[in-house]
This record gives sequence, structure tokens and C-alpha cells, in this order.
Amino acid sequence: MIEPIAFHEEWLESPPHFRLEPILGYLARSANECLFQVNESGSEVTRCIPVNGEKPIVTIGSGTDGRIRLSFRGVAASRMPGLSDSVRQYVCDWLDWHRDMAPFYEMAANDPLLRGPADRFHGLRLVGVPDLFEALGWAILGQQINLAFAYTLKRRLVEAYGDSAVDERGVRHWTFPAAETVAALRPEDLTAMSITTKKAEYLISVAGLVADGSLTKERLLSAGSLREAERTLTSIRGIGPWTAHYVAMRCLRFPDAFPIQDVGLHLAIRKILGTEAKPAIPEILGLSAGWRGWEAYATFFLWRTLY
DNA sequence: TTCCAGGTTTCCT
DNA sequence: AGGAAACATGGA
Repeated sequence: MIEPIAFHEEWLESPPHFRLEPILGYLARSANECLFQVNESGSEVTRCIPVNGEKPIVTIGSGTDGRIRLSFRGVAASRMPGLSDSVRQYVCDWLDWHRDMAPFYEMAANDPLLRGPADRFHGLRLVGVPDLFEALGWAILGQQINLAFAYTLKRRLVEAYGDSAVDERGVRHWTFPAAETVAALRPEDLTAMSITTKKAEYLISVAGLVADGSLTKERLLSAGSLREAERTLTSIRGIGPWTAHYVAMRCLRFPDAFPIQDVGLHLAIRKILGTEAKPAIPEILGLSAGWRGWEAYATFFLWRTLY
């Protein structure tokens, strides 16, 4: 006898300065994204969120009254209890739901670089990558290659070694490969999909650190300071300052994380200033002086202007 | 074909 | 400490 598949739905009040539209716009930036899917009308996003040993397929959309609709399916009814709390927790982390954004908008209103983006993308949140290995893996994959190619590499990795769940319409929803899985690979397994030799080594060794528990989110957060987390991360081969700050920003959620070497950031600044050349680091330090404590958000809003 | 991309390591002075 | 060079592959 087949157990009934449950469907769960709930509605959440949007916090102040939270709008799904600019968030979905960001999530839809690559048609090659393989870990979640924004629907054609851009009104909702769907992804598999592995929690409590289950693989619910979760959809986040907005109602006409501004409330946010959270629904999930694909889980046996008997396994549902307790799941909605975990799913909601993941979604809140993913979308930085609880951030008090008022100070950011106050600051941005008087900032020459942020004024425009903060207005144009009002309600945008710093979309996170809650899983540490996913954040590290995505950052390493994206080092020094264009974003389009990075998405292609991620898709190859995910579809080869990730887990997945199939919904009632037969659509497969992927999750990022487990650290344990990647830790057990040989470099050739990854170079075969055009991941460079070095990155293959980095990915496998970082996966090993995560898999054996020596590198955890809790440990990186426990020291409390961005500087400590950065030092721990950059001591690992394959993780430089950009990757450390990228992970601090999108996974550890340090608000002052600041991947200042990021090419995307440079391109966004150049675009807003209308200059010919990309800004030099000392110039960016000057331009960002007023962002103190909001560097991660400032970076994210500037990225958003590129897509 | 050339340039460059959400860098990091290694090797120089 | 600071800077150049090597790496390595595809997208536009």
C-alpha cells in the first residue's frame, strides 16, 4: 500500500523592507541554475530542501496581499510532523528574512553608489547559501571564470554527484553533492567535466575537511569575528581572501564581509560611475567608507545591478 | 582570434 | 612585503 503524499501550505507576513520580486529577479539571473527554479512568470521559486532526512520540494511565492506563500510536497504524510519548522528555518536563513534592513536603507539613501540600486531593488535580501559545503564549492567553482561557465560546471557536478527528488509531475529537483561524496572522488572525476586540476584538488580536500567535521559553520561562527573566520578559511589551500569573504557573506552571514577584489563588484561600480576603467582597490575603499557594517549588503545590491 | 572572467598559488626581487 | 607569472577553460 502506498502511503499518501502530503501537501503543506502556510502563509507568512512579510517583514518590513522585504519584497519577493527583486529576490526572484536575482534568483532568475541564470537559466542554467540547477538548484532551484523560478517559474516562467517570475512569481515563485521552487527547490528541494533536504531537512530532517527528508527531501521536501518547497515553493515560495507571494500572495496578492503581500504575504508570502510557503508550500511543500513530496513527503510521506507520516513524515510531515516537525518538517515545516525546519523548512521555514531554512527559507528564513536563505532569504535573510529576519534582517532589520532599516539602517541599511538609511545609509544607502545618502550613498552615491547605493542610492540608485537601493531604490530600484527595494526589498531585495542577501540571498544566502545556507549549506557550508555548497557555499565553499560554489565559490571555488566560480574562481576566475565567467559566471555562465561557473553555472555549467555546477550543473555538471550536481547532476553527476548530487541528490535529487522527483515531484508529482516528474520534474527532478537537485541538491548540491554531499561533502562526503565529493571527498571520496579522484581529481580525474572532476577534471573530466572541465573543472581544472587545481580546483578539483581544492574541492576534494575542502570536501574532506567538511566531511570529517573539522570545518563546520558552527566552528567558523564560534570565534565571533569575521577576521577569525577569514583567517581559518584562508589557511586552507584553495581558499583565498575572495572565497573567504564570499562564504562569510553568503553562508556565515557576516554583514561586514566584503569581497573587495570581486570583479562583479568592480564592474558594477564602473557601470554606476560611468568610468572607463574598473576602480582600483584604494578607490573602492574610499567609496565604501560609509558602508561600515553593511558591506555584504552593499556588495549584493551592486551585484544585482548587473543582471 | 583576442580578451577576460564573481582568484589562488607560487615564485621572484 | 609586494608584484609578476602560471594556471586553465569557455563565453562573447
